[in-house]
Amino acid sequence: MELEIQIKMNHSLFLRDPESSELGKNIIRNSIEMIYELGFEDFTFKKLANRIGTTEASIYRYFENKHRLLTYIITWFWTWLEYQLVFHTNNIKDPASKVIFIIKLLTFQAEDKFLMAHIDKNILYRIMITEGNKAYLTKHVEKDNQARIFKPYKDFSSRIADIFTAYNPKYQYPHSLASTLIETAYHQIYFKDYLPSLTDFGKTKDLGPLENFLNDLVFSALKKGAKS
Amino acid sequence: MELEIQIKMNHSLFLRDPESSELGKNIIRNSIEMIYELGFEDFTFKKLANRIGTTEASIYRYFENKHRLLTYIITWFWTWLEYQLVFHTNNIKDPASKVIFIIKLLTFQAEDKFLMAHIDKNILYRIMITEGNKAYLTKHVEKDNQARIFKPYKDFSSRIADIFTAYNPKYQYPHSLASTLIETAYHQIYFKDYLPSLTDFGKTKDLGPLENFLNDLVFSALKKGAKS
DNA sequence: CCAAAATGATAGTATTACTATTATTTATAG
DNA sequence: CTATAAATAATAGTAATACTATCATTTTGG
Repeated sequence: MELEIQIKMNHSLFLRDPESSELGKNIIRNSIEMIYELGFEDFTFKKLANRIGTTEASIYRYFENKHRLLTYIITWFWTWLEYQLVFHTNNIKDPASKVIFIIKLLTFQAEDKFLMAHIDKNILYRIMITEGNKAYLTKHVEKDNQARIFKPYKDFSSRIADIFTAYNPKYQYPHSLASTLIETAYHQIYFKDYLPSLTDFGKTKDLGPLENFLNDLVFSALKKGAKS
Repeated sequence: MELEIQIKMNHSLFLRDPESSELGKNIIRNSIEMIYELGFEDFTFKKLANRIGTTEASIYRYFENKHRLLTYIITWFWTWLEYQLVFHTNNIKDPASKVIFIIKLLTFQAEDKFLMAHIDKNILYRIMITEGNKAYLTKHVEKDNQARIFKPYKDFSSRIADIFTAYNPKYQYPHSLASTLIETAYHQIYFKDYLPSLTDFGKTKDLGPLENFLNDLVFSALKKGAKS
């Protein structure tokens, strides 16, 4: 059974809600594909407009600029991650099992219970890996943060931190460990694929070693905290 | 005693060596300041040319485009990090002490033995934190990698991995742990400053807790590997 | 079916990211 | 010290980007 969901997005991310029209959904679907194909730097509203048979002006009615659109996409993914986390760990009691699931989720090996007809999550996941950091590595982080744009990331990260705390209430850095785990998962996949000598995984498709590495990293950190 | 050094840069990073002229050094010094002030996205060769009283065309004789210039700067920093690492750990025998030094180095708390008259390393360090990832998060990573542009990063990371292996020869993921440590240090500082709820450090200037977190993370990972 | 909203068509601007050409200045070799 | 080469400055120009504005046409929802 799969659930059709609609993720509620922060209104300061868009000018007109892209979920509210066919054109809007086209913008999202095709921008995901084009950002994946061209990379964020070479992606433009003009190219997107040509592809979906509309005009730049029409796209600008939905999004202020291409960075906002990227942030919309990335934020959507963060929110989806949190949904997945909540849904899948709801019936798990053991915090350790929850942690193991989180790592499956971050390495995109968790079963997806949610449908979004116009979004290809595999491609979205690749965008997350390559472009995710660009959502917040800007001169306007603080302004964006005040507009609560990064709330989904913080919520997701904070839920992970809570699970770490449940596992070991004495561990001192649950929030930092959570954000480190998220960032590390994506970075290590990127490195594995493009700069493999920065990892111990070779250029293999198998995500097992990465999963292992992350499990070791997190559990050893959490256990050490327990002893001290 | 401080050593005046000249870092040898990969020739595919530039068209004309910026170290070879006053204008070149001006380009480097001022681009570092401007990227820090404006952020990489808003930084342009035109603005830089105006600032140093030259023309765009002259800057284009040194660098193909602004991304190459960023990569030059980031690469310089990676190389400098490796110099520092080698120099400072040369007379240390104990791998554990070396690891502790690495974390000091990554959190910019190590004493700097090397001088570079035209480079402000404090500002450079801030660029590293905010813009560092952008050097390789592009569609042309693979091409750049083939041109050996990321060699300094790999060398630095690999040296750290070797120290991890010296500490515990049985640890399975020294390279991934090394790149994770580097990336995590910068990310956590960024989060501390701009998205503090993603960390456990508050918005404090004190880097002690971060250092602690990183020490815990690395040593617990390395120790766990030893037992299993 | 009518009014309002959304979109399309078109045009236009400032800036960016370059390339090209020629004049002038600076460095260097004989 | 001068001739020559190399580097830089001055200027101009192009294609693309990142927008904004206007008005006609289509769609939609009460």
